[in-house]
Amino acid sequence: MPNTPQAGPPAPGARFAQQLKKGALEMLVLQLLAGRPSHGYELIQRLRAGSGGLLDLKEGTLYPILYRLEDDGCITSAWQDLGAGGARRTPRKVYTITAAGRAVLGEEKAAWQAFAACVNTLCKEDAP
Amino acid sequence: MPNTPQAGPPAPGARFAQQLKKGALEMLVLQLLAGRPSHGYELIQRLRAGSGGLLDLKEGTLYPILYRLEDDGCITSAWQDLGAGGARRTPRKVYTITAAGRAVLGEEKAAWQAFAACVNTLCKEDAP
DNA sequence: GCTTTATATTTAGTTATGCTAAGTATTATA
DNA sequence: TATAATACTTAGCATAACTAAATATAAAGC
Repeated sequence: MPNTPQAGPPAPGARFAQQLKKGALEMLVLQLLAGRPSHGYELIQRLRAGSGGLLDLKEGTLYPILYRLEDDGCITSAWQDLGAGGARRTPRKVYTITAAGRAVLGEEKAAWQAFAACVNTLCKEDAP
Repeated sequence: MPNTPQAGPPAPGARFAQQLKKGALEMLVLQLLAGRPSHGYELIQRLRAGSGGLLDLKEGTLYPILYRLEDDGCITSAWQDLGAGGARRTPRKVYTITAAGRAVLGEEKAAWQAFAACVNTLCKEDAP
């Protein structure tokens, strides 16, 4: 296996962008599901498309978020009915936001806005 | 020791706000030091005041960030000269941002703005 | 029929980073 | 000489995103 791309630590910029996601991803998944129910794979595509490629989640990132949200009662899941004679597809689990999930989403959006406003303020003003 | 306040897991809202900080704190510390050099304890106060209390770091949170930034060459540190006959204080280490640190800060601010814009867009539009 | 590709879910193990909590040390004040 | 305020250090934990691989079905090409 010649020329294996050197693993090493990620570039500073990449590591920073990665850390920024923490916490916000959960809110964004809830936000997408508030629009309409989706299965996991579709959520990855919607997130990638809706963010201009900035949020390109791997399965190993998204599914644990979904399981956590389901454990917390924020979403429910159901295996999609594949129908009897219709066009068959690989089985997929469809996630739907609950009333509790919508409440949590509201809180998280408020917290996000407060946090973002705070960061933007600190980034603009001169050394207080 | 009666009535020890039950530790338990933090409230959902608290956990969310906590996670949001990840990654952004490093940028904010650099931003404060870009304004003027400070020692650790002062940075905690500046952050708390500048954020309206939202960012209330413990020493155990800030100092590891400073050590990391120094290891990366983004800041330098020097024990403050306490002077010979002046008003004596407890020894303090003053941190100063480097040219490399200013460059990193610029990248991180750009990454933050891109990320925040992306999140805000996703939070507004209807299910794409 | 067999292989490849795209779709789709699951899970094991690693890493990064903020947290709690405690310890060390100096100076000023009572 | 206690006590509090200041100031830095460090050990160990929790969370959450990451890498990477395993599993499985259906469609398309040969």
